[in-house]
Amino acid sequence: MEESSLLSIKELAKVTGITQSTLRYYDEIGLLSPTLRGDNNYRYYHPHQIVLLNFINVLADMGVSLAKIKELKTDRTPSSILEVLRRQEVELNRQLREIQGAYTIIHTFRDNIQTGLLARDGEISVQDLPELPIILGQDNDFRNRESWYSAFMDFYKSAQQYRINLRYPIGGMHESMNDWLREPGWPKKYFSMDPVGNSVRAAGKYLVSYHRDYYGQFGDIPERMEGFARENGLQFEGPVYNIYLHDEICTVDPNQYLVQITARLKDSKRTARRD
Amino acid sequence: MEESSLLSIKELAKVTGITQSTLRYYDEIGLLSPTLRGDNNYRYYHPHQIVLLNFINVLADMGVSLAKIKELKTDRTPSSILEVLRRQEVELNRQLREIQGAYTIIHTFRDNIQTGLLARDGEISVQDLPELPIILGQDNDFRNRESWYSAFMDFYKSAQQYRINLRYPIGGMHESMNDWLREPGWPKKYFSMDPVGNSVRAAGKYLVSYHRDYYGQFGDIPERMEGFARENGLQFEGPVYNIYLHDEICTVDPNQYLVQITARLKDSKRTARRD
DNA sequence: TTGCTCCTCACGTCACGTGAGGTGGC
DNA sequence: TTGCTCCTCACGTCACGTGAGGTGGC
Repeated sequence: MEESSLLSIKELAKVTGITQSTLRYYDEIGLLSPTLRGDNNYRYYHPHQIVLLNFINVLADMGVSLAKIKELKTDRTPSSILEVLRRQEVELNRQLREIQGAYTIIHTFRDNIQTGLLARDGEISVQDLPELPIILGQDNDFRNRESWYSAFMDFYKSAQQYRINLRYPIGGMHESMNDWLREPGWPKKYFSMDPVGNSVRAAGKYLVSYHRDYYGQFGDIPERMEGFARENGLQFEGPVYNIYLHDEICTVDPNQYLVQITARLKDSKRTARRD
Repeated sequence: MEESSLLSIKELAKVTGITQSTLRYYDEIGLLSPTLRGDNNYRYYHPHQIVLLNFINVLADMGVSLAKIKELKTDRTPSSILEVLRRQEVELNRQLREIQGAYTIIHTFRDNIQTGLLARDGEISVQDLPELPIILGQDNDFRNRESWYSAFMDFYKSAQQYRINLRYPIGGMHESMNDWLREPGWPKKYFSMDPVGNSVRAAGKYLVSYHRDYYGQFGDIPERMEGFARENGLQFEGPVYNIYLHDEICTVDPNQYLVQITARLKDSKRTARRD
């Protein structure tokens, strides 16, 4: 084989898309060395090495370490490579699920923030909400009330046990409007907005309101919601869910957090129709 | 806020799954610093930082650099974060496609190697093959015949132009059995086994054979295939495809590469039925 | 005194990228 | 002489991990 049919480092780099720097590094660590060194000490590669380099690249891109690839290469056999590819298929499936998970997390946050951007502070309205899957935590322990953080922390700590994904936005649930009015800062349970959901915020009519304030602070919203219900002949029935659409993640000023309050309403018309 | 409701570095590490070392690093680069340093110089974190840390982790896991996250955090607003999340959704879609691409590449290699493991060297048989999508390169230039590498290299070089994915296994096509018999080492075209496929190896009856040798060497397989056809009243019609099931990727000894030859047969019965 | 948690500082790691300074053939 | 490709060597980078040696309260 004459040098004329070999590739210079530049040609190999161009044809495979691997940089010259990376090729020199691969040579240095003994992962892929040129078949020949010219009189001028230039590296010359055999065209077959394109195939090998492309395969190395496939594995490297998937996150296999160069040490592992090198080890694999030294005593490769069809069955050893087959075994690696089998494992990599499993690994790719894992990565796929991870990315899909990241996607739903991102999407949930995006949805929340966007809803917050469209909301008017202090607005109160009746809305027909679709079912929202959530994962409910355990009942909060209210005995130690020196700080609400203890309950919040308990939720985070127990979450690991119950495999609750804490990367989703977190919300608070009160069992009834009366409970929320009595102790607005003390939710009965916290929940994660994980779409896997062991529970749901049921579909139906809700009195929805938005308020900009620090955690657990609701200003005059409670009275105003009650007033709105009285004036419009609405009755509360079922839980109240609070979701911080804008929190420390997208807001610097702690007094500008935006909470969405959704209080379940008795849906007289619909139950009437159904009965 | 008393220290009692703050978290030690150990507690924060446990609740978020981030190592203490990483938390100290985040403090060092100013990405996430504790709200308080104790008299003993211990780091104490506010429970809210769990939320922020989890969000940082979501972005970091997706490949956003810590510098970018820090920059993002310093002047975060709902709309700036929204914009980032929008871009990240696009990025995740890209990653998803990439992983799916890697999956089909891995799968194609695995299929080839496995087929090779089940094949018996020198075996000749008639097989009904399903359609196989491929991407065909241009006609090889046979004028410069001092080395077949030049044609091989031309394929690789032109591939970039035509956006042929070279990470898939590569095969060679001859236009007819006669062409292959005349010049077995000089395929008319090379092809990539990319399932996207601008072409196909058509479904139908093929005379299939396996041979273990160096590239372009076929031993007595050509005569034996002809003999087999003669004895069994078979007629060749259409192209011959050669695929190296075992090549340098999984074989150290270059004389042990395993080629699969698939030569299209005239399918008299089927055409008779169809006419 | 022993255990435990925490601290800082320095150095290592992985897979390269980026010059700086030099060569060698047209 | 100028341009071009290639070389080696040293150092930087990113996001940490890993000790080593020390503190401070029960």
